[in-house]
This record gives sequence, C-alpha cells and structure tokens, in this order.
Amino acid sequence: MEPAVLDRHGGGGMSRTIAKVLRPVGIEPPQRTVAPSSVTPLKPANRLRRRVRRGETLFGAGDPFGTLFVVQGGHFKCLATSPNGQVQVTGFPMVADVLGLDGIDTGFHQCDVVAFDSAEVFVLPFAECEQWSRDTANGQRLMRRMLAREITRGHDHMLLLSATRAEQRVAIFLLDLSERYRRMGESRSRFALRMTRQDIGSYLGLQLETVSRLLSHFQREGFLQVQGREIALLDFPVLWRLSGHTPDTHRPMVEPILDGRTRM
Amino acid sequence: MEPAVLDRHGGGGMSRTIAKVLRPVGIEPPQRTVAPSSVTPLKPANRLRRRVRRGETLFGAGDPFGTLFVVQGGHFKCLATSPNGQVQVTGFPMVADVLGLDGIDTGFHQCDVVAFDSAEVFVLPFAECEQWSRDTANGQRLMRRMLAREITRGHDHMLLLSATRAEQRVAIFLLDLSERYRRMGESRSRFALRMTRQDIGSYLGLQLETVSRLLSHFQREGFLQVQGREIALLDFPVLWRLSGHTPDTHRPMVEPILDGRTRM
DNA sequence: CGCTACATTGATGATTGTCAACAAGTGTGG
DNA sequence: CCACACTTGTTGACAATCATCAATGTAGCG
Repeated sequence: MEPAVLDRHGGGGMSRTIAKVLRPVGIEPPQRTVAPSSVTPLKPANRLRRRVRRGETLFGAGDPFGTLFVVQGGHFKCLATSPNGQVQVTGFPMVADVLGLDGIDTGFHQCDVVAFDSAEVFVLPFAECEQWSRDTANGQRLMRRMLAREITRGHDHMLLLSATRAEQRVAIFLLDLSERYRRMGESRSRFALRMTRQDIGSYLGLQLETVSRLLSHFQREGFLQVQGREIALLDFPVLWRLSGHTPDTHRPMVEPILDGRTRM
Repeated sequence: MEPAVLDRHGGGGMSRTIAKVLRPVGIEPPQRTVAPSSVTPLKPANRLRRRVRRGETLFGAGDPFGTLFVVQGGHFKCLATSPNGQVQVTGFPMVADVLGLDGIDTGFHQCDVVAFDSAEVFVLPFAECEQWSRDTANGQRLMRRMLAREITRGHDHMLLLSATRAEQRVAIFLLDLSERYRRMGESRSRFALRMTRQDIGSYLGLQLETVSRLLSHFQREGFLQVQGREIALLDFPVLWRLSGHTPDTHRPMVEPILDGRTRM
C-alpha cells in the first residue's frame, strides 16, 4: 500500500507531489493496478467508507443530503437534470474529488452520481464537517476551499461549453483527463475512457456522433490513437494548440484540495 | 416607487416577501427609481458600502481577495477569462446577489466584475464573515449556502449552455431575467436590458448577430416587443414552451439568499 | 450464440457563425 | 448647434459546422 498522489496547486500553479494512490478496488483494467496505500490526509483511523459497484448510484437528485464523499478509487459521472427533464453530465469525478457539495444549499442532492466501475469513497458526515469547520481554522479553510473550488470548476466548464468549436472542446476534454491522470501518478498519454461517447457528448454539449467523428479525425491526423475506450495521446503540442491552451497556461478543471499536510 | 421584493425559496419552494431595496444611486433609467429603504438583513447599522460608477470594475481577476460584496443597487456583469485569454460573461448580478466568492479558493479574484450603471454594494470583509461563520450557527449556515448556491447557479448555466438550440437559450435567458425582476417587485414583462447583445451572446454561447436575429424573430412572431435595450415580454406561455420549461418548473438561476430573518 | 449496448461512418440539411453593409444613438469638441 | 467619431444594433448573403437520420460494425454479457 503506497501513499496516494495528491498534488496541491497554489494560486501560482506550482505543483508538488506528496502522496500516492490507493489500489483501485474491484473490476479494474489491469494497467490501473497501482500499489495500494491509504489516503492519509483524512483522519487516518477507521474513517467510514462506502463501496459502490459499477452502475450503482452513490446518491441521486432528491436524496436527502447528509454526507460528503471523497473519492478514494474508481470513476464516476455526475448528472444534472434541468427542470424540463433534460439531463446533462456535469463532471467525471475520480480519485481525490469531493462529491455531494451540491446538496448543501437545499438539503437535498441536486445531482445523480453514478459509478463507472467498482469504486470506493470516504464518507464524511456533514455534521462532523461543520463541527470540524467550526472548531479548527484549518477545517474552516478546507471547507471553504472545497466549495470555492467547485465554483471555479463550474466557471471553467462554462468556458469550455462556450468554446465554439467542437474540435477545441474535445481537445480540452482529453487534455484535462490526461492532466488528472498525470497528477494521480498514472500515464498522462495512455488511459482508458470510462464513459461512453454519449457521456462525453453530453459533458461537452455535443452529439455523440460528433465526438466519435472527431476522435477518428484526430486519429487519422496522427494526434492520438483510439480504439473503443482505450486512448493514447501522441502529439501534445498539437492538442494543446487545438485546445487553445499552452502547457503552462493549462489549468486542470478539477484541482485536488486535500494534500499531505491537511489533517482532519 | 414601489418596494422591491426579495423572496426566499426554501427547499420546498415556499416564498415570502420580506426586505426592500434601496433606491439605485446615480444615473439610472427613470423607471428604476424605487423608494429608498435598507436591505436590513445585513447588520443594518452603518455597514460599509461602496459605490461603483458606470463602466467601473468592482474588482478584477488577479486582485487580492479580501471582501465579499452584496449588491444593493445597480447591475453588473461578471467576466471569466480562460487561460488562453478567451473572455466569457458568466453572469449578470443584480440586487441581492453576492459577489466575490470566486476569490475564496486562491485568495485572488478569478473574475472581473463590471458595473453597467451606477451601483452600490455592501462590503463584507471576509475576515468578519469567517468570524461570524465560526461564532454563529446561522452565520455558518449562510456562508455555506452562499457558496453552495453559487455552485447550483453554475450547474444551471451549464445546462443552459448545452441547450442545443439558440432559440431556447434566448428564451431561458429572457425568462430568467423576467423572474429576477419579478422577485424584486418590478415588472416581469417590461424591463431594460442593461447589457449589449454581445454580452448576451457571450453569456449564452452565441454570436451577437444570432441574439439580435432571434430577438427580431420573436418580435415578428409577436412573442415580445424589443426596441434596443427596452424589452416587453408579451406571450409567456410561448416563451416557456420555447425555453423547455413550464412556469412551475422554472427555477431562476440565481435565487436570493438573504432574507429578513437573517441577521449579521 | 444471440442479444444488447456502444461505436463508427456516411449522407443530408438545418442552425448558426462569419463577413459586410448600414442605421441609429451617444458623446466630444469645435 | 453641428460635424465627427465611436459604439451598438440590425439585416442580408454565404459558408461551415454540427445535428439528425440511418446503416453497419463491434464488443461485452447472459
């Protein structure tokens, strides 16, 4: 069991590698078997966990809100439903991401969160979080940052959704995934997409056919290789150019909050 | 000269009329002169205020974060800038909206906030908010909800941006504005757009010409009347249908948080 | 093995972006 | 007061992107 890699990016964008990732639980693609450990930042001692199997929902819209979750292993999608019943994917949470913040406001969850694979999460009873947030400056700071981070993530996604060209959106999406895997200590150039083309399309505001076509197109051009869910990014400079970002300016949509120095 | 209304919607959706809005200061369109009062929820006594003139920025991206603001009068736009320099309007804050939350995470503001007219805001030093949040359960609850509300707003805007048809986006936008004015006690059917077509387009992920054309189109069809910035919504049922919402299911993108029972 | 869900690819057309011209409104300075 | 620049808004023509519809292929799973 090795420590999990959780980077922390300060305002400037510097990153430091501190911990390492837990072995993913359950049915995982072979290449993802990483040496296990404990994500120590969170009160190491027997913190309550919950397992979710492939396809199960961690919580659904309308469920009463009571706990936050920190993803320890596995992959999820987060679905928002508009008043008219339209459903959209709003994110693909994975290790170190915090889930459930959307329920704080009304006391009921606003999203459905569904597991792509067998996953495991820490369960943080919200009452505890509040208490902890009241009692310690660190706790207060962390709670605030969790929420604020989520707001920033929303802004970033809006920018993505109004990035006019589909090509650009797909490039941004791939580079963001790549960056998140890199931060987890996995390959930034080879990984498996856990979601369907439709999920990606929903997330990017595109039709699934457009996503499929663009992936094929990128492959023909030699920017990447794709075979079903397996993908290998080959030409980062070009992808960066397509995304409109540069390696330096690229800031991942979800930055982990918890780091090795944070103690609950 | 009518009192403006700030509703509060709990989890269930009940609303109550409680506070009143101050007279907008400075150069205001004549129809917006509203009877003066105080937005009492926030520590009525000499709370620090700040005036912003037309075109001035309340704060800009990169500015060190130190205070939150609650809009007391006037209209703003909020601009997010992506790493590559692309700028997008992420919201049009007005009375009772909270500004500055985006700076909590990094300690620096992530957005530019610009005033459309002469505006006035309450200044809430963030240190005070933190203290208040630590000391009182109510304060803690309110801080949390402010942040969580912002997250929900983000989700709603994402849904809007991935609503495929431009017609639908414009309809949603107009109905949202209408609803927000209604809640302020102003006319829900006649109001002035404070922003340019380009601002609207940026906010909706459309080109300004598309916005202009759709407004003209809606006018030709008799759904509304528009003349420059002045707009009158005529056929709500049709607009609701176009937006994909129904009057009941329509939830405004920004609900006010502060109400008469909240004391700082 | 067949079923089902997912992915790819093509043909086609609608929607929307782009470019351009022009009108209307606003503020400035002579 | 008028001329002027400048911003904003409208409208048209055209092209490009992307959604839609449809057919086919492929992988996983009972």
